[in-house]
Amino acid sequence: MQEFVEKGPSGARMQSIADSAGVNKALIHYYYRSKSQLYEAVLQTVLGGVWEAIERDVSSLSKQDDIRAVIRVLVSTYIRALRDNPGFPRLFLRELADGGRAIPSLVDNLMQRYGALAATMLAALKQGVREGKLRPIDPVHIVINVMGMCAASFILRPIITAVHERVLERELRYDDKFFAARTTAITEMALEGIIVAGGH
Amino acid sequence: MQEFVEKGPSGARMQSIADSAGVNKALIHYYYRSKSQLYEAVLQTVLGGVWEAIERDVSSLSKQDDIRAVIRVLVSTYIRALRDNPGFPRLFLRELADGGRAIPSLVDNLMQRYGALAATMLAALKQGVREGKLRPIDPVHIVINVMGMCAASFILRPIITAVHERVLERELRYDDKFFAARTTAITEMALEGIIVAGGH
DNA sequence: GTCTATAAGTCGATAGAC
DNA sequence: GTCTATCGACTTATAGAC
Repeated sequence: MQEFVEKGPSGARMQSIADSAGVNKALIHYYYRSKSQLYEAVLQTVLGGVWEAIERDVSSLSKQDDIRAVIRVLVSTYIRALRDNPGFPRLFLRELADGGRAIPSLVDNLMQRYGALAATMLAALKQGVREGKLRPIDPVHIVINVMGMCAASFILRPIITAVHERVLERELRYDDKFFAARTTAITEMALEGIIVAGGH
Repeated sequence: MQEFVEKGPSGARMQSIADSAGVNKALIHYYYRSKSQLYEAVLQTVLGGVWEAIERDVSSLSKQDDIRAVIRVLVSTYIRALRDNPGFPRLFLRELADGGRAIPSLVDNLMQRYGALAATMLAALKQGVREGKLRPIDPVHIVINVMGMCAASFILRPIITAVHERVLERELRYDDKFFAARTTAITEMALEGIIVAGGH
């Protein structure tokens, strides 16, 4: 996993993987047949970890929850899932850069499980807008914005740390405190952007 | 550029580049010496395009502008710069996935030009919080959130289109209208998240 | 400057001994 | 199942003719 995370599918070397694992190349081929199949196995393992983390948290949501509860759970779930699977962001980043061919089936999988929940949320959003409690913002943009803010915490890490060091002249530690602050900051910005002031 | 965008530095093939260019490999080596130097040249060209687009817009900002104007300009600038340089997102994504070694020097360059402006903005934010006009949110999170929302428009494209198709059952067009809507949605969410309601 | 041909090296994969 | 040794395909890079 480490080799694929750092070098990518085409940059990774079977010899390097074998060395790290303390075996030789032939043994890896004996078990995985080819490099691409080994990569698939790595991808499935990491994806499974993230998936499990999301499942555990999101399953606590129900159709009765209001938009506040939903956003709160989604943000904290996403941040925690990425934090607990450190290989995932870079692996997924490369998949996106490679064209994102793995995405459609992933989304299908997600929709199968949470499609009904998503439809309910969508209806609730529209209802909220009609009643003047929510801002008339296209739900598509809510999704993109929330995912973007969450993903940025990990994807933009090199930029964030570099800027932080130069502007504030101290190191930024990627610890639990930072992630808790990110979760709060994202949740608040999302909620303030969605809910009309005073419409609690 | 196209080859490096699609396959990455290690996946790109000199033969494929030569074929697309209508010349042979030897000629490319004659001009660029090696594949990595060709890649550097590509990176510099694309980066230069983005840089120029940002310079042009951001230079219109002055220290007198309030937070609303600043956010508005930054968001529209960033969205436009990425839209007008379609190769950049995937190229930059790979750089981030590869560890982001090019980032620090980039940030240094940015700070040299806009460090003073950034410091002024930072002071204005703190002042706004003291006066109760702005929410007490750490400026670091404002930056991460805004960059994340902007970048998401491009980076998460495969996810966005897949979700859009399945939930709304129609295609999402990546046209000027979409980018205009993204700019508005990001600006509004950012401003509502920063500015205390009624504190216009 | 631009080409053909090939050198030099790398890497995934496998044959075959144990 | 696990190893050593090696094959064979592919790729960057260059030598050398024009």
